[in-house]
Amino acid sequence: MSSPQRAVSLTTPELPRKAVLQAVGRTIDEWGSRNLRALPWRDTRDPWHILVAEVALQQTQAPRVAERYASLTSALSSPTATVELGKGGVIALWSGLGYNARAVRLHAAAEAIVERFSGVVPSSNDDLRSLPGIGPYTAAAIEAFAFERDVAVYDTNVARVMARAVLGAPTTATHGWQVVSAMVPAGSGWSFNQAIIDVGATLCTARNPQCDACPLRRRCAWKRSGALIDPALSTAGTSRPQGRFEGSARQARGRVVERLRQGSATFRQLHDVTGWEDEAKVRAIVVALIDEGLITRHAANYSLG
DNA sequence: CAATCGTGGAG
DNA sequence: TCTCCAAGATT
Repeated sequence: MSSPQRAVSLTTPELPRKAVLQAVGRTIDEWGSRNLRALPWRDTRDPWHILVAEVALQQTQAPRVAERYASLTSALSSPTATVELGKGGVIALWSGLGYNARAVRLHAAAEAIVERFSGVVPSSNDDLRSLPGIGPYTAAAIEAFAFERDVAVYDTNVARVMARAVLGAPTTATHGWQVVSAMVPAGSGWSFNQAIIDVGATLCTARNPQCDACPLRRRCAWKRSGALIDPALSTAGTSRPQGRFEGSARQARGRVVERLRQGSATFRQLHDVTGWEDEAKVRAIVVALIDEGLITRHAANYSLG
């Protein structure tokens, strides 16, 4: 007799009602129609230029990438041009952006596109994910922003909006993505995703959120609950706590690569720029940089690529 | 899965 | 000055 009503699983949190999510989605989209930031990659649908921008945007603030967008897309005008510039050229171009492995992967992605996709950026999620340096976020971003598909992007900004305004509780990347996926207004994937990212980046910020100006202030779950603790503190696995930078391997690696952007150098010169005493430790990071394809050695000289 | 991977601006 | 963290991906 006991007919199973509905399967409630502890590992599969329920989604808020679809109608509610759709209403929130339209509210965000409408706000975006009047408040989107003027960012250069929003004026194109060139899949390669958007791919370049999205890779540069990984863990790097939009205003910093915006300053570099023109020079990046000029030097990396197409997958073919990127391949021809060479890996070292792309790494050199990446100066100041951080996370130099992204330059290596961007060059590799260009090669893959030329070799496997005839130089045309693929549009399916699986094909995009098969490219070096293109993960869950970036693949969805290219689908939505270059091909205007109604998919949801899920980055640190969206994660905050989900945890705070929509759910009012900490969540996981998987669940948060399911929730936002149900919010995308049909036919408005491009504008909705741009809008929700901007809500997170300009209003629902990590620190000191501007709730008074938020289009969701009326229905914000966090605000309505009156909770003092921020639901977005340890949420979504989109942004992880970072170790101390001063004196770290990351700092020394960055100095080595930056030095090589000026031209080739000897080990002694690389050792000097690290500011480290222990030569063995410097040798270790140089070996690692070679293994990772960031630098090469010709006889006694090191260079990019 | 937790650690690793740069650099710079904001508070 | 110092801490936090930013349109994540990879191993």
